[in-house]
Amino acid sequence: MTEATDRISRRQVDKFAERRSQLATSALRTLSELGYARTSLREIAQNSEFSHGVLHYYFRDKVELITYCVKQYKAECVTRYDQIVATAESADQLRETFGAALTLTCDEDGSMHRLWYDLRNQALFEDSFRADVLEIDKTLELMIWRIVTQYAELSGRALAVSSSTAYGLLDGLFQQALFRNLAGDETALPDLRTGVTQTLPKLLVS
Amino acid sequence: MTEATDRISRRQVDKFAERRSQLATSALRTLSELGYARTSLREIAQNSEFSHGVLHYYFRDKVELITYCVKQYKAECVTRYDQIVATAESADQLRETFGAALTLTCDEDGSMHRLWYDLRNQALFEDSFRADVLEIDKTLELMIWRIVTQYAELSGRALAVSSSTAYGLLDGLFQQALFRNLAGDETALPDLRTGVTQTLPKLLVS
DNA sequence: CGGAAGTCTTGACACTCGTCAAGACTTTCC
DNA sequence: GGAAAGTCTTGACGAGTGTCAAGACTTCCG
Repeated sequence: MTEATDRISRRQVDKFAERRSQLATSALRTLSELGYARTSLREIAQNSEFSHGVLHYYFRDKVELITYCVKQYKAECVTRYDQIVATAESADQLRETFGAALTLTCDEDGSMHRLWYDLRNQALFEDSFRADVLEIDKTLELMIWRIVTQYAELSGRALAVSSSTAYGLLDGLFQQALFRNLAGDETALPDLRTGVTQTLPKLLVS
Repeated sequence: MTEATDRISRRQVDKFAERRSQLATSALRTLSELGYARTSLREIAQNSEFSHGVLHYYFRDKVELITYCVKQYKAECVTRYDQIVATAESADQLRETFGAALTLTCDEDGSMHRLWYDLRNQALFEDSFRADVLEIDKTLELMIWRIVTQYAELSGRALAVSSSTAYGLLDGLFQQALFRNLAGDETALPDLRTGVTQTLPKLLVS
């Protein structure tokens, strides 16, 4: 292969990947609005600037499209949660910042979060997504673990629970707040904040 | 009032209700195996001893069928969770019994539990189920609250968290265990047990 | 320019879905 | 027994689905 064709093919690959990502972003927007069960390929295409046929030009089938979306979503998740990890100098400050950030993203990015829970639930019934969902879930658990360990370190105390327990507890609070906030319960967000504030110290040994 | 509901109201109520319940049970079985997204009325009928047309004789439309199923499921939920409330005489005994029961139902009734989370998630996208789901969720929260208050009383200590926080925390642990257990993670159930055992005391004031 | 490769649209296909009407079968009751 | 009411099946409908092939349009490069 000559140098020229190599450059060309590389450029085409880049453009190809770029469009894939673009279509996945459109798909994510549609998915977060309608949910997995009610989102069709035509609906996704209609919310993009392309026709429905192009989806099969860039993705083999629906499963590959959704899987690609989930993986792209994961990257977005990581950045969002990583912003939560503040450069706190005291345990109390970290606790407050973390609680506030969780509450904020629960409110602002609610649609994306509910999509995540929707897809994680699909993995309970469909094998296709399970591996990717497990991987994302592990990433989120590690993210929580980083915050919790930092909190413990700043507190000068040891942790009393495992990584998975800490994640399960906090994720439960978050999911509950997400649901109730979407349902119009105005106490959901304050409850999330106080819940997180109360829970973090309980993860440490007394 | 539609023609269908008019016809329905003229029927012999008891037998009619009985068959409705029977069809709902079939539907619940199918739903718990396939999930909401992939369950069709024809599939439900095929897993019962009737044809698909009968569903529209007993239910106005799909939404009414699913709603009825959810409500029937709720009753099942209550009984299952109420069995968990042991006649414990000590805090430690209650804690152990509760953890063991949660672990057991997580393993044995996994399909039904994942259906519950599936439907609760649907309520995040579809208004139709939201009211019923909220009602069931409140029932579950109260059930957890009963156990937690009993635990606090037996411990002779006051509770440090609200009802919703306690429910959110424990539900998070349970949901995580359900997911990982279904995915084949053999540490899921032991982790759930130790997680519950560790968490309960932390709900009390120190 | 002109062919080639890449990109996108259009329209069709086979299928499944929820819904419902027509009628057959069963039970009830006089 | 027989009419009436209740119950269930069958078959069809229109709409929507994922998929894909044929071709039009665009970009690239000798």
